[in-house]
Amino acid sequence: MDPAEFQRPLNFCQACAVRNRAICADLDEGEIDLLNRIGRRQRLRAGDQLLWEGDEAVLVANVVEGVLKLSTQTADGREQILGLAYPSDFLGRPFGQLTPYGVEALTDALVCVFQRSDFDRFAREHPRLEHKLLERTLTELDRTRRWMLLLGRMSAEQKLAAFLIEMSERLSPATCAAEPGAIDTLELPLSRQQIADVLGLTIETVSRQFTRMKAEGLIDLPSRRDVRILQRAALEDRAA
Amino acid sequence: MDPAEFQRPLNFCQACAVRNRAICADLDEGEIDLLNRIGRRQRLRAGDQLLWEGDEAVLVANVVEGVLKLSTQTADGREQILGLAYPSDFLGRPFGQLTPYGVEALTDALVCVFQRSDFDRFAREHPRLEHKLLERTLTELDRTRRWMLLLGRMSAEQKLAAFLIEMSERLSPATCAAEPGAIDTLELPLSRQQIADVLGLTIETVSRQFTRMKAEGLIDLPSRRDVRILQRAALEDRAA
DNA sequence: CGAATTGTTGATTGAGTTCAATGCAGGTGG
DNA sequence: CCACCTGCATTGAACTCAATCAACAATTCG
Repeated sequence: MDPAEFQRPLNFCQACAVRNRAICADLDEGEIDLLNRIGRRQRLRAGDQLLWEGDEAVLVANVVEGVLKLSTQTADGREQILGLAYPSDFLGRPFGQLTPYGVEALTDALVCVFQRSDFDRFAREHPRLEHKLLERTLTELDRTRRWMLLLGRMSAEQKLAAFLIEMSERLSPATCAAEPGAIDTLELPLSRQQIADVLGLTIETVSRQFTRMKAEGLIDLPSRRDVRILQRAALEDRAA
Repeated sequence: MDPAEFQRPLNFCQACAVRNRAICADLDEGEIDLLNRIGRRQRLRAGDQLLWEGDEAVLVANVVEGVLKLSTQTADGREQILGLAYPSDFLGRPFGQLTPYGVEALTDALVCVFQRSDFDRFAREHPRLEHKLLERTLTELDRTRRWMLLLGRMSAEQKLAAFLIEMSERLSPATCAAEPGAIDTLELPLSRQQIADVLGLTIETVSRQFTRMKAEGLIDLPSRRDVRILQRAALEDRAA
């Protein structure tokens, strides 16, 4: 890995792509400086593991670029992906002993990492940060609960349609936060197997649904990882 | 309803059954007094609705006694229960505009209700409360994510076994928090239909699984709402 | 007691899994 | 440059578990 990645510029927060959306958004200059001192940036390659399920929770992190997956194993070794993390999302378990799920980079990624002990202390001393983290956690809980509905009640077709819609929304110009502009051409950061693990399906079912949606003209599949949404409204209907 | 339920004793927090476990646990006397002033206790009958999905979020609450369900509807009208709330659990969506799910009492219940605006203000002025709420929300997020695994990957048998194990743990002497002592005789606060909605199954499948577990000697069913766990270890194996 | 609600049981169906074969792209080395 | 491998993805066929449809039993309630 390039050793330059580990150098610490005077204050990397200032140029941070997620500066206005992540939990550090409300901090003032002095606080940012302090936070900057206890954190470091780390670049991850697709496939790199950042946190291991069950490990002692020593790290927390903020996603700056890229997409990561949170996952856990079933007793029989299959994987269930618990969620995906996009830029400005928070990773890890503050104020807890154990990391409750594994975190792995799906694409090349850039994260802002803290020792949990440092972060916990900082958070307790800076209520504005803690408040942001609370808001984010509440939002994430809502999102996760809505996803339960998907897993518990939806058909394979509905699951994949919903997945594609969500992807197109969260993958849109990674930079912008405000406008929820969805894009129609997307490069999936997940393999078929990983999509299956997100949706609680098998790879074969995912593949068949892709094929069917393509045959029906809802989407086009220029290559394995590329999807073009041709009829968004119709796709949204299927996701109902 | 008994009007005595609405009287406000000088400080009902002092005698509160969940005083040491709920988010108010770390507050000092003065803070408790203030909180006491903005909240009120409300008794609910089984079946009463406390919050409606999609409504403006005007209330938040703490569960003191009883079991409530959080739920949402699918487009085609079926219900998915997103989670259950037990004593000391927190309900509602602080710092948010909309209530993201409905809340209904499954048993008679006692809750401690706040206007969201009052609560939000109080929370922002009292970081210790906000911290407790954050810890609780993080724990709830972890629990919810583990439940996703259940919905996404488990068979009907595994789902029901896991449900019974969890119930027996969370229903145990509602008073105690520390010791995780599970009980072997429980009165279910849910109908068959509601269990089905929690587990993402149909009522028939739930019924069949109950019958089978009874036939296999894992449990006994003295009545519709009563379950006696006869072989906990074996039941836990099924929940794997 | 009869009506209504809730739960159980049986028969059938079907969506999604499993097992198995084939296709396809990106390397690697002869 | 092409043959060959390897890992992912697609397609097909058989099977399975849970959903659905339907009848019936048990409780609850007026």
